Amino acid sequence: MDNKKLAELLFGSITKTPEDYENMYPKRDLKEGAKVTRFAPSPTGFLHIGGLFAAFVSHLAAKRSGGVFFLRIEDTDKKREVENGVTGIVEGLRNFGIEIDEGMLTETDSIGNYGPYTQSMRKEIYQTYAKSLVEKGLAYPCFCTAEELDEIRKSQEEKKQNPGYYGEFAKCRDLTLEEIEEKINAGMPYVLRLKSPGDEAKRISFNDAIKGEIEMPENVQDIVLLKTDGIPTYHFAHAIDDHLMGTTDVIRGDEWISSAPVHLQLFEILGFTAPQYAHIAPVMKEDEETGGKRKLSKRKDPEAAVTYYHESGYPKEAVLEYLLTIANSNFEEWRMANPDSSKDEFEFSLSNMSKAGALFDLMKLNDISKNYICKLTKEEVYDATLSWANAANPEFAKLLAENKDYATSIFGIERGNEKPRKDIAKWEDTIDYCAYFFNKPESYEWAENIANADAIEILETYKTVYDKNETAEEWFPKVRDMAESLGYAKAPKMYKKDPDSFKGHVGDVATAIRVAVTGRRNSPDLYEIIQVLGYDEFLSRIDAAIDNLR
RNA sequence: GGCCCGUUGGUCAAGCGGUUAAGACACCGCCCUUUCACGGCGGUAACGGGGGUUCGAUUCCCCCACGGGUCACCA
Repeated sequence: MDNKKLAELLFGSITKTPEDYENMYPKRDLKEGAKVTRFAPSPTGFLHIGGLFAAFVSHLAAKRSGGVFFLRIEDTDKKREVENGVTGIVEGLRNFGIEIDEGMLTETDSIGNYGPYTQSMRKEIYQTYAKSLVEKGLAYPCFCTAEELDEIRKSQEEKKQNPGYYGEFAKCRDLTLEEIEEKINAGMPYVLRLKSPGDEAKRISFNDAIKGEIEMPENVQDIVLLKTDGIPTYHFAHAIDDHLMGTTDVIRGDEWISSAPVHLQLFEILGFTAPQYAHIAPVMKEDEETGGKRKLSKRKDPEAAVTYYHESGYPKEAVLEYLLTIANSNFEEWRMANPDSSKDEFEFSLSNMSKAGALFDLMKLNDISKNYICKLTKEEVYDATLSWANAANPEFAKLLAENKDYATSIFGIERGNEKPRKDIAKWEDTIDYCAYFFNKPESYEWAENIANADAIEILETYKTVYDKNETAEEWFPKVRDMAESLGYAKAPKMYKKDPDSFKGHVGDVATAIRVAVTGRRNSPDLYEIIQVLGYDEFLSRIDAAIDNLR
């Protein structure tokens, strides 16, 4: 077989050589040890939390080493493609603060010198390398139809042989040049297959940055390199792209481990040095049906999509910190020791990553998020809430925008104390948090142990006792005195000791006022709430509450 | 089924031959307290099973079980 001739027959229009591309994409000028990583999703428009996790980890690894992080779009499967699919990915990353050094910026624009960063635009590159493989006798055209392949597989299954296109089953391996020419002239479609030099009996091993040493049988499958339409499969594109783009560390989901032998073989026969692989475990979810774990599913779990976090209003810092705790569990410890440091100062390491998939824990995310939000200033909370609401809840956004000072002072309640409240885990929570400030209570959670008549008495009296000029320090003692004068214990402990001598205790009195003002039995500091509400509003709420009690 | 990977409390997880087997979230109790939250203190709760190796195994080896992944002209 004249491989040269076959190569010309198959790729006559290709004039460049691999060397041309090697020259077009020179090595990056980076310092020793700098990592080049990438995120390479399909343009489905959907960014999975697992994808964000992988991108985040890759980004971190690159940044920590003073390297480069880029975004490549793997659009080699036209069936999966979605209109404007790149935008969803790019926005998803941007919303969580993951900035790229190179790669796709929008559907069509990109930055960087190692492009194109969209695989559909690199067809000629792949074909050039494919041609060189044919020339070396390492690839050949295969005319088998889907039906034929199916038959092969079925018979293999019956005979309990390993399924696939390899060795003796690779019918098209031994086609003569004449036969090939004939089929091509007859217009038969074909794919280009790897002529795998692998040996079933041999094993290869590689060191995964996360999983450690992995040993597997060599690849013997004549996998498809170029599909019928001339577009490469993932495997082939991965080898070419990551070589040309200078990726040093391929960080990807561990569902790829099983094809690592294929990839290693490809790098080998192409004469490329293989990247360092790091296979990360998927983000899991508890499955109610089976009680087990399963991957977070795009269809079943709303929290699988990163848009969920953005739309609920989780601050990106909180999501990232949560992801960091999953990635490197010692981050939590570090965070406790360095409560005010930026998470970027944490020394992330790939080898500290868990080998097994972590269950996604919304509770933990909430906790991290609350801790983050409780440290913000009221202005920061206002700004973040507003920008969240602008996209997610225009009505609420309008309310906030029109009442900036008022809203800001609401967020300022008990903020900045040494023990700040942790009411807000996500900006969505602010709607309820603010609710009674913008609207008078529609209903009241009156306490059962205080009769309406007594509550009225408390409120009527309090109206006359409250002084709009009193300080926080003066405020509560006055409530206490009033409680006593109305027959309530000054302190809960007094009441507990001798319940028969009192109508209740000062807590009951405060609760009555609280419910009158907010409608709820639970709220932040009452004094501050009344301050924010203003004296007139306070009075009118007391009156409305009295009406409600009557 | 073959080939890989994994398995410490409800969850995330330290541990890397000798520990009272950390810590965080969640849960429960107590304290603080005008409610709620916060905070403080305390508590329940774990090495999948069986064989080895060893003076000694959560840790090393083997087998099994379970869970996950993969076996496409999808990534």
